[in-house]
Amino acid sequence: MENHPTHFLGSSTMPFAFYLSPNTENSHVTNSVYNSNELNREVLGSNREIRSPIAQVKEVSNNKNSFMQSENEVVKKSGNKTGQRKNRKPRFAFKTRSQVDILDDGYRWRKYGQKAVKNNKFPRSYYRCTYERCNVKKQVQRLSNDEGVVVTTYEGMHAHPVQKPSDNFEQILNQMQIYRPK
DNA sequence: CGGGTTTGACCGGCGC
DNA sequence: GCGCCGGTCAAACCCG
Repeated sequence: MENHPTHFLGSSTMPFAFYLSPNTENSHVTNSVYNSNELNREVLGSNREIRSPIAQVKEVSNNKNSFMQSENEVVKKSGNKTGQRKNRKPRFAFKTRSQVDILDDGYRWRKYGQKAVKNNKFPRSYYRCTYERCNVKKQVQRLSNDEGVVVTTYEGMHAHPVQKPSDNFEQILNQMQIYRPK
C-alpha cells in the first residue's frame, strides 16, 4: 500500500449512507479516528516510513461513525518524476466496534479476495459492490491488538440507491443520509 | 441453476 | 533484476 494522504472529513460530508442492520445488534460504533499514519501501521500492517504529512487526527465528539478520507492526490515521492500514478480513488475508512466483521450498510457486496495482513493475525477481506457497473469497493479488517474493532475502508462512492430494503431501520437510514453531500 | 465464497495464482509497484 | 507486498483474478466450490 502506498502513501495515501489523508484528509479527515468533518461529519457533515459523509459520502454514503450507513446504518446498522438488525442482525448487527452487538455492534456499536466507536468515536476514535485514525489518520493514515496509524492506518498504515495498525490497519495495513505496514512499518515502512510514512512519507506524506497529513491532516491531524481529530476526535469526533459525538457518537456517530468516525471515518476519514484517504485521497489519492499525486504525491511525489523522493526522486519521482512525472506522476505516473494511476487512478486511485478516494478512500474513506472508519472503525467500528463490533462482534461481526460484516457490517450491513445496505448495499450488496461480493467478496473477491482475502489476504493475510502483516503484523496482524486477522485477514483482510476485499469486497466489491454487486450493482451493475458500480465500481465501489471496500475492505474489512479486524485489528489484531484490539480484536473488538473492525476497520472498514470504502473506495469510491455509490451512484445508485441502496438495493436492500430496510424495514424498520429505514428511519435510521434516512437520518444518516442527511449527511450525504448533494 | 444462479449467485456468492474460497483460495492459490497472478500482477504491478516499489525497495534493495 | 529480484523479491516482497498489497491487490485482483478466476476456477473450483458451496449453498439455497
